[in-house]
Amino acid sequence: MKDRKLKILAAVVEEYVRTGEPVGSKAIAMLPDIGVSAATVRNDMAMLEQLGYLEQPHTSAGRVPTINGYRLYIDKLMTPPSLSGEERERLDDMLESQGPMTEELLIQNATTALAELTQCAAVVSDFSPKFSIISKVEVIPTGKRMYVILLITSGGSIKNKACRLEIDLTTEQLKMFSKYLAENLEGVSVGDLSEEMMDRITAAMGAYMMTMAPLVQGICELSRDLRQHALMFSGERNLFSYEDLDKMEVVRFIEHKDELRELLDDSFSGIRVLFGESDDSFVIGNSSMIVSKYRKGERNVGSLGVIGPMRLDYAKVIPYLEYFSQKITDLISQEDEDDEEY
Amino acid sequence: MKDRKLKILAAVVEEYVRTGEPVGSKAIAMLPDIGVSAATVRNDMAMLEQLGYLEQPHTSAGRVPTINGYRLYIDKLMTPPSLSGEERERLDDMLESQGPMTEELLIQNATTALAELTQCAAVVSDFSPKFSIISKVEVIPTGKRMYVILLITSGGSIKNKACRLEIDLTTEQLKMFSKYLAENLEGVSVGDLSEEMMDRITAAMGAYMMTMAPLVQGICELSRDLRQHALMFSGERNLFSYEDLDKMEVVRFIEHKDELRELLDDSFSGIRVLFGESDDSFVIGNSSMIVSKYRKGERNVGSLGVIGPMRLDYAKVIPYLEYFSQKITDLISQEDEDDEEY
DNA sequence: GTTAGCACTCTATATTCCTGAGTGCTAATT
DNA sequence: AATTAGCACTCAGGAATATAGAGTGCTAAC
Repeated sequence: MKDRKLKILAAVVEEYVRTGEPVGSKAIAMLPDIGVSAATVRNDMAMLEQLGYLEQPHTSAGRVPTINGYRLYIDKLMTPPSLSGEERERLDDMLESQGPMTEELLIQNATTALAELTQCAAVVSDFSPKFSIISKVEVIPTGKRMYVILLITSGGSIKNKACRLEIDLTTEQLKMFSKYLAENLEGVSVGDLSEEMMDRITAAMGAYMMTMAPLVQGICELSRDLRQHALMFSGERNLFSYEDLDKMEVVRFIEHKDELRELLDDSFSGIRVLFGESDDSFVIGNSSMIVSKYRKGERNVGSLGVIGPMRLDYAKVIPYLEYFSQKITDLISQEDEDDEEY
Repeated sequence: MKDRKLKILAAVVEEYVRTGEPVGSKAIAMLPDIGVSAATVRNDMAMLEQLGYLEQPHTSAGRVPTINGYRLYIDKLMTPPSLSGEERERLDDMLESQGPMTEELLIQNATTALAELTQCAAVVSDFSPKFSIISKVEVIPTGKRMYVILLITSGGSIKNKACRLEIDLTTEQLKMFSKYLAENLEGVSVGDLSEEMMDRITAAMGAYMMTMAPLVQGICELSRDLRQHALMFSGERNLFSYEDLDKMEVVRFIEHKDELRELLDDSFSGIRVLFGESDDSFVIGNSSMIVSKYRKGERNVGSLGVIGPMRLDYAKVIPYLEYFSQKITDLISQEDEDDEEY
């Protein structure tokens, strides 16, 4: 396609993103680096409309990009600015928090920062805990027949759960059980904790099987929690300030976390942009979602996404998203190496 | 004031709550237990308007209750149904959850249930942890120079925090420190954990002061977390379905948690109803908030509230709120006694 | 291939008109 | 004195109409 037409398409997208109004031939012709008359622009626009990249809300209005128009713009036309040094520093600052940094915290910070930066909602589906390693299991008596199970992973997450037993354990029994757990679970990947493993542990309890059952059950639940993809949101409220998003649809969408999780958990790598209404399960009209993966070593372990109006400054947002994904990848992969070295 | 006028006021409130439309004299006259003509109702309504209990959106519209109208209705006129046995059972079911019940969980369940039942937002400001007792403090080594502090209260909450030290502790040191903590902190009320107490602990460390500092610091932070009023929300989304609430105001209000906390944390006992706009700090127009306290023993330890449109079925909602507050009071006070007995 | 000119289209806004629900008042009734 | 029927009056809100202006497509000239 002719170069000028593409330039005009890009200009329409950018102008529409900027103003929110359908953009007319005159506005485009006046832009500095177009250099042709409004009439010429009009001809090109008519052509672009035929090709399905633009559309008119009504006959006598300006043009608005179609989903295909946005897609072409994002894939081929836009020129995302590369982040300056200062900007990287600013972003790095936003990721940091005081105290020891766990993976969970890191990811939480990233979503908050993304939501803040883009004035959109940010979402993350994290299943990295599944690939972390159990570094410590403890059973701690806390009261009559009450015990707390403590489970710590290489990623730095600490989970606990209270259990009530039928009878109190002797110090002896507790020590044995702890030792057994330590030997059998520490060093094991969370993803490898299976039902059968638990069954084996239960079986190994022998005569104490019934007594210990709630504890084993508790460990089961903790590990299930860890294996489950955590879905975290930030900045949902930002979505309510966009006039062109339907509030009810937004609310409904945020509620159906399962659908969202499915959307995020595919095997696609790199940046992907979904548009509301085009895709079955992403149902907020006039909205779009940009998704990027982060990895742990070579493996995809989570998705980071930004949800906003379709009328979004993709050229600005995408670099942020890329930077954060890369940063998370670097940090959690590095943590991994630390652990191996340890 | 004449009995019939009050009856008419109540009818107007109920009819307006039901329909959302300003209610006219005819609609009231047609109600079964009124038994006077529309003209009479009109006269009474004019009187009620003069007294400030009703108002007209415009000359030729029906009447709408004013804030004073609602207030009078709530204080004197409405007849809240007492909950049936089945209903109590149903509510009790909603409060329960599997696994050991902590105070936190109980309160969380109550807000969720309230939001669900009333189709409003429910909020709770809980400072009961402040009055619970530390039942266990543990320091657990989890890796090179990494330690986890575990803090368990009589209320059943379990808090933990990871700390990194400058150097590793010997088993000896760890044991000593643990013992010291157990002796000095276990049995102490969370509210009594003061800065000076922490200073004393730090001082007692003697030569190890510097080494242990992060751990003491960590305990400090954990106890600060416990002392802080926790604010929990549920069902915010429900507010978005009410046409007469301004979405932006709702979002802004939900964000300013501090204001909300202040509103909830007064010393008032019993049920209180606030109206948007009348009160400075509760700023959602056309909305109201019903607040009730729950106690631990004789002491107020939290507020449970429902936020909804001013046009709310108070007679239905208030009994729910009362029931839950009482139930929470019963349960957490009882836990307390259990502990003392233990 | 590009551009100026022009008739045409169509939304958004303002203006007017109309209807009907609801009122307040007065006079009659109980 | 309280209640009620009757009636003129008010006013929001919807329908109908007029107006303005932004933007288009097309044609003819460059």
